[in-house]
Formats: sequence, structure tokens, C-alpha cells
Amino acid sequence: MGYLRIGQLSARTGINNETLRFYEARGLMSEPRRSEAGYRLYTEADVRKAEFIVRAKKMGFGLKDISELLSLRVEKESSTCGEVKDLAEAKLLEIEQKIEELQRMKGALEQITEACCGGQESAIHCTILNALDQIDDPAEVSARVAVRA
Amino acid sequence: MGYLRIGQLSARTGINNETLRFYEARGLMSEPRRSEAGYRLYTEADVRKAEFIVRAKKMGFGLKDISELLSLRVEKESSTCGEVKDLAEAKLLEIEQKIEELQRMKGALEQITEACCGGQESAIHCTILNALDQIDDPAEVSARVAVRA
DNA sequence: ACAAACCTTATACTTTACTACAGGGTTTAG
DNA sequence: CTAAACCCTGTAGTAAAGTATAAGGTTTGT
Ligand SMILES: [Zn+2]
Ligand SMILES: [Zn+2]
Ligand SMILES: [Zn+2]
Ligand SMILES: [Zn+2]
Repeated sequence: MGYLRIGQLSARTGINNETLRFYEARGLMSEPRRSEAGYRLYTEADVRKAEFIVRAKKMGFGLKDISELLSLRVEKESSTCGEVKDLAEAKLLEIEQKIEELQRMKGALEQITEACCGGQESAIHCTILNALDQIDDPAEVSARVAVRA
Repeated sequence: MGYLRIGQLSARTGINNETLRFYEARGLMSEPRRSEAGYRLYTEADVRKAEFIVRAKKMGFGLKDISELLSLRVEKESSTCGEVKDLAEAKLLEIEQKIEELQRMKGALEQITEACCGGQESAIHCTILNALDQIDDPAEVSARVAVRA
């Protein structure tokens, strides 16, 4: 008693059945006991593990990172805070770099978009199209659009 | 004369040969003339098109968006600024949403990471691992870590 | 003449994170 | 008892944006 079948684990964690089996194949979820008919039987420890995965995903960790975190979690005594923090900081750096890249794009795109009238007439004079046609350096986009504005 | 072969177009645009053929298959680059031996022969217009793609990519547009932009660019007279600006604004919104999502992740991850000592001792007390083990709502992460700190 | 460098097509593989079958067996409610 | 709901394995498909490889044909330089 007390065992959950895959559908129940799915309902409790919000992770799809298929995805749970996929996580098992990827080594994230450990292979559970089986009923006589071959059904997966999960314990409360499995529920916690699945919830750990959900939370780690929310933090921006990918499945590969989560595998590592799970190993550290399982071997808590033999693992060190340093190992865990290294992973977290690497992920933090990755996230920060993505943000910077997106902000660079946002800035450049805003520049050329603001100058476009957005009207119903022909796009021959469109600043967006012209910018994409002629300018290489995003810094130049700002300069040129600023002059025009 | 004046034609470029794929390697030359590649060298001038920084787009890999394979990628150029891939863009052609995806309808981004139009099918060029062929030499008698079947070699692709590109014109200066193709160079400008390839450079347009490079710049649009830098702005964060995906290949599908770029297809649309290219159509608008080719039919500049019959296209409107409104159509172009709609595409740009949709992409801008997408980028802004990605930034927000990443900033949410960054904030939550920073909270739990700052409280971790990062030392060489056992990770049993690790705030990162504990946070991933116990807390669901990112708002709670901040609260709990704040109390501990 | 012959190799190096270049080009061709078609097919398959890469990464990430799933999702969707097909073709079964099992459990449960009425 | 039977249908619905659930579970199993295995395979294949999805999205995005390419990269790699095989097995050739062509061009260029010496
Ligand atoms: Zn306009
Ligand atoms: Zn415009
Ligand atoms: Zn510590
Ligand atoms: Zn720690």
C-alpha cells in the first residue's frame, strides 16, 4: 500500500506520464518497483524527487544539470556546498548572458521599430526594412535612426 | 562574370555553405542560376539577401520570421509599413517576455545561491539543495532565505 | 597528368525536451 | 461480463537551426 501508479504521480506532480517515463530513461527518475503486472509503483521519495525536478526546472536548470543536482542531492554527505554552488553559479551566469543578449536585440530592434510609421502606405521608405537592408553594426542602427528621428 | 560560387558567397557573408543550401531549401535564399556543371551562381542581389538574413538574425528574428520579412522586402511597393511593424513589434514582445522569464529565474536562483556558503564541507545543510527540496513558490524562496540570512 | 580545392545530391545526425502513436495487457466500475 | 480507463514497450515524430558524411563530379594550379 501507499504506492502510486504513474498516473497518480503524474497527477500529483503535474508531470505527464510520458514525460515521467522519459525522465526515467534519461536517468532522472530512478527505476521504480513494479507490480506483478509490470506497472510502475512509486513511493513518496519518488514524489519528492519529481517535485525537486519541477522546482529545478523553474530555476532554469536543464535536464542535464538536474541529473547532476540529483546526484549531489542523493549523496548529500559526500557532496560539498562548493560543488552545488558551482553548478548554480554557472547556471546563473548562463542566464545573465542570455538576458544580456536579449537586451542587445531588444535595444536594436526598438531603435528601428520606433522610427517606422506603421501606416498603410507602401513600405518602400520603411525604416525597419531599410535598416535590415543596409546596416551591419547594431551601434550604427542607433546612430542612423537617431539622425532621422 | 561577376557571379559568385557558393564558397565565395559563404566567405562574403560568413554563412556556411551547408547553411546557404539549407536556407535555399527553406525558401529563404532563392534558387540561383547554375553553371553548366550545376554549380550555384550567385549575384550581388543574392549577397544583399544573405546579408539581410544575417542582420535579421542579429535582431532576434527566426528563420520563419525572416521568410516573411523577405517577402515584404521583395514586394516593397505592395507591402505596407503596418505589416512590417507588426512583425517587428510581435518579435519585440517575444523578446521582452523571454527577458522577464529569465529575470524571474535569475532572481530566484540568486536568492538561494547567495545563502549557500560554497565551502568544502558536506552539503547536508546546503541552502540550494534544501530550497530545491522543499519550496514550490519562488516568492517563498526569498522569504525563507531572507529569514535564514 | 594529377592532386588539391571546390562543387553536387541525398541522407543522417546533433541538441533539448518532450509528445504521439501502435499494439498490446490490466484493473475497475457498473 | 464488458467497456472504460489505465498501464506497458517500442518506435517515430516534433520544433529549431543547422552540421556531418558519403560518394561522387569539376576546376585550378603545377
Ligand atoms: Zn512608414
Ligand atoms: Zn516602416
Ligand atoms: Zn554550505
Ligand atoms: Zn550550499
